[in-house]
Amino acid sequence: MASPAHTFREVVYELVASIPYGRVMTYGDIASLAGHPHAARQVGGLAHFGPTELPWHRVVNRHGQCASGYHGGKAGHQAVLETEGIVVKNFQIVDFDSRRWRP
DNA sequence: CGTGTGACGCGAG
DNA sequence: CCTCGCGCCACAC
Repeated sequence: MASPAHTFREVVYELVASIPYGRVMTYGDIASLAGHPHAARQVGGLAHFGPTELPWHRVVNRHGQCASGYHGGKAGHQAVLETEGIVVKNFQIVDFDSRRWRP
C-alpha cells in the first residue's frame, strides 16, 4: 500500500487493545513491539491524544508504577488496576513481573 | 519544512 | 539504595 495502513500509533492502539484483562505492559515493550524500541516516550504521548476507550490503565512504566498523566491521576489509575484484580501498593503493582503480559 | 514536546528508558555518580 | 541528566522517536503546531 502506498501509505502505511498501520502507522506507529495504530500499532500501539492495537497492542493496547490486545492487552488481556488483568495484565499490564510497559511503554517500552509496546514501543518495541510496534517496531520502535526507543519510542517509549511517544507511546505515552499517544496515550494522551489517543482514544480513552482503550485500556491505557493496563499500560505502566518499566517499574510497574502508575502514570502521572492518566485521566484521573495515579489514584484513579491504581483504582482501575485493582478493579482488574491487580494488586497495587503505593502506585506500584505488586508481583509486577507476573502481571506483565508477554506475547 | 523546522521546532518543540512528552502518561519514558537507561546509564552514571 | 537514591538522584540527576541525556537521549530518543513520532506527533502536533
